[in-house]
Amino acid sequence: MDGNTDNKEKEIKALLKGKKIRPSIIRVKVLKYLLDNRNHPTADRLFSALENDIPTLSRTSIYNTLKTFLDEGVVSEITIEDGNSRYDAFTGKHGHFICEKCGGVSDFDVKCATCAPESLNGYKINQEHVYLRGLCPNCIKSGGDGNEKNFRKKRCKKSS
Amino acid sequence: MDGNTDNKEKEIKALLKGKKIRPSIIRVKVLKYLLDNRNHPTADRLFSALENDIPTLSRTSIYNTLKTFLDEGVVSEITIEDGNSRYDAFTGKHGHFICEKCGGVSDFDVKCATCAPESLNGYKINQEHVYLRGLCPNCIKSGGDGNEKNFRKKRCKKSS
DNA sequence: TCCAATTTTGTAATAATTACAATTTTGTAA
DNA sequence: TTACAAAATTGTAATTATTACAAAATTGGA
Repeated sequence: MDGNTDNKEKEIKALLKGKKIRPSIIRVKVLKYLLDNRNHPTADRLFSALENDIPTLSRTSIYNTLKTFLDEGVVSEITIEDGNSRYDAFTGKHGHFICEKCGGVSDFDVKCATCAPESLNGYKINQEHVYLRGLCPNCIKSGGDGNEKNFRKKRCKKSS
Repeated sequence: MDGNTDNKEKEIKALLKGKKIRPSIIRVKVLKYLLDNRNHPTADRLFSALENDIPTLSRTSIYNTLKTFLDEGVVSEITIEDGNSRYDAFTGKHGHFICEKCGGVSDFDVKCATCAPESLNGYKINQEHVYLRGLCPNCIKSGGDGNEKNFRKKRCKKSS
């Protein structure tokens, strides 16, 4: 544990306290993972990533933590793929791309400040999500013609 | 069955044939429902809507039909809410708004032609989805202050 | 009519998420 | 420190949307 790590943990704790969330070990580690690894993990991936570090960890705790974070706006939920919610702790405006072949999700900068038109002015908008689906450069190279019709989400079997 | 209905069915059959999909009764009725009711139904809602009309209908057939339609681009899947895919047969560009209180989904016209930036030019984009979350005018009127923190998707218990 | 291909159906399996009660941990006041 | 209430964590069981699969029914063409 070097000084940098120490500093980062302090920042994370401060961030949580600012949102009136008690910075328990699990919460700090989940948020740290999300900030260190911008890979939009599912709940299960978070569990797998942290279970070595926190031997008594349960999946329910991951779900509880994420629910707390969602309620307080610490993270946002990415539903680009049905049946596999992913989580993102980065608050700057950005969109999400999913490759229909490899399933990888990446960020991109959206061109427009907002897509919401004036016609929605009776509404209160809390969140805006832009999702793109397609093929990433790697998968294009490795043979996809870009017209695969049979891509469907595959439920990700739990890894452990 | 008036002449209009007849005409519409003929159009739907032609549309399916154009996509090399045999226009079975179930397929025609599912697509007709989606075109007549722009309410972004879930698979289960489609089943409920059609089971009286097609007494032997099974949920699997709804899923099969939707998969066929998705593969051929007849419908698109809306994943604005995790765990409840919705389906849309309208192909014109539009976004989807979900009310965090009543769960209703509605269309809106997106302001921008595309949100994808030039930085994605090594990618092949097949679909673009814009999702907004918030409160609809009705729910604002009926008391929401617009800051409800505890909205979470509720799995929709099957209706029958 | 007959047959092969396609569609439909019912049942069982899968897997993400939630409900809930029991246990553990934490913060604080005495 | 000790005691206690509140909060957090855990494990198990339940829920539910979706998929897998094989059997049955239907369809279209020879």
